[in-house]
Amino acid sequence: MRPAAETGAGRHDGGGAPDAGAVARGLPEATLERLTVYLRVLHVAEGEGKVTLSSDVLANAAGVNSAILRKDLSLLGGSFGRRGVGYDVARLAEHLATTLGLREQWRVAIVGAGNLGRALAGYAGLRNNGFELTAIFDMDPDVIGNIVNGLAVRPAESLEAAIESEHVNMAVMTLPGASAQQMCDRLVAAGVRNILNFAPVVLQAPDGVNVRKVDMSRELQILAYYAHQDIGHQDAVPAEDVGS
Amino acid sequence: MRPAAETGAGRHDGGGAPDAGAVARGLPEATLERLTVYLRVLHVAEGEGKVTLSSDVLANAAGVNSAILRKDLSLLGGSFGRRGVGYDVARLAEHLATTLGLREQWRVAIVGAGNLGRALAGYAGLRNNGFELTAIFDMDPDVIGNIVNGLAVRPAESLEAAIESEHVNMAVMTLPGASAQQMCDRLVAAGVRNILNFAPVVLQAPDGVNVRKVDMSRELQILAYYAHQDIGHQDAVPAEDVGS
DNA sequence: GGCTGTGAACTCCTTCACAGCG
DNA sequence: CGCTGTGAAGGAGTTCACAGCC
Repeated sequence: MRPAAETGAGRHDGGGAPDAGAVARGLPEATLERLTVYLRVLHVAEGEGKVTLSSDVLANAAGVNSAILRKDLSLLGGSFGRRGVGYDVARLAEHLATTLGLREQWRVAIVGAGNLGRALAGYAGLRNNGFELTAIFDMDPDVIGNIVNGLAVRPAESLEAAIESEHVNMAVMTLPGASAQQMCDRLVAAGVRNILNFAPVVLQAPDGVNVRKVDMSRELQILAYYAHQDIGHQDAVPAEDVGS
Repeated sequence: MRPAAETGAGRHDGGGAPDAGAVARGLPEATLERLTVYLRVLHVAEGEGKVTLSSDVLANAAGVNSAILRKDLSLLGGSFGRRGVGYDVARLAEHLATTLGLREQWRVAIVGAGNLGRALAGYAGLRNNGFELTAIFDMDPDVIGNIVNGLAVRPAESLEAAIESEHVNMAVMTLPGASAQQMCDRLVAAGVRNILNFAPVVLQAPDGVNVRKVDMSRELQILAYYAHQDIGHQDAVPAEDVGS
């Protein structure tokens, strides 16, 4: 009855036997977020010619403690470090990339060629690591046909056809909240099962569709919360609670 | 010794007395993220003329279950619902906004007037709820002086002076990874303690500085992970685990 | 001795289930 | 009766601490 609604929906967990070498399946969200950071750090280290890295160094660069780094890697299965030495940078990077599914081919469409859509189209993260930007859509006749990052903006009407012909399997939604749900429905109907939503709405999508959300407002508001707290009790807390 | 490095750093927790009516302090991250969603849903409901909402309806619209909605609200302190009726939309929205610190005045600077910076400058989330965009900076002479959303882009050299004169207390970093850490250091030195980072690097910031990160690459990669998993065992899992 | 890999303890978050008010 | 508010149970994720290999 209840649709998936946002945040890493779809297939995880599984609840299978808590068996021996549990293979890289159903990794916790928190671990996944960190894996992406490790991968980035490893790429930088690779570029600097580093061959091995200790968990301490890697963890520091990633902004986490080394215990959790080691635990995260242990969840992946196999052994990727040498005791007394550290991790082989290239090997670990390759394994992380494979685990994350970056050795698949991800054909991405951007839905909404406004400022944000155009900005993201130029973003390097969309042109590396298995991701390829293959189509951009918009509803505005003034925008359709414009060239964005080498791609002509297509009319929203052609969404279904283009998804099929371009084998799009991932969508980034950068459109106004008002049209987001409707476009999401069309994407899903057209077979797209992976959606990254930048529109400020909670998308309802059927089970089996992975939806994630990026939300600047949310981040600003959380920042405001912490900042507000800081103001409330400048510096050291006076040990007593303030009441109202 | 270890700096704060990303993600809701700064002052939370406190560890104070686990006393009675624990006032809206040190709310868990997960709760904060949901509060921002509730607030958005409430605003929509308000616009539709709704006066009260049950936890069930609100939770559904927010994409969570009602138990956690009620638990979240209970963490805020006071009672905001009427049993048998539901929540007063306006009153709850106001309380959430206050709790999140949105009744403070947040003066935001965007650092980096590239595509992304300009796109965010026009984003409504930066012009509501206590946030006010007050300055935009860039290093590129060709960009400096351009008008973005009614503001002239200022040279990066004037960062410190402008932060002081404009009373900037929050920064959004939309610049290349290569210059992000250095700019972050300058922001911190200039007294900014709240930073939202869009650059693809792990920022190191001293304790007491709140840093949050938005990362499209991360989201795409996590999406790829789930999608990859889905491919591995199409549709329903056959109840037995597949091994390799 | 250095550093990984991991059980076990711990802490935090979520879900359950129901008491209690309207 | 309906729906909130919350203690208690349960499940997840993190940290500790150390055994085990290099």
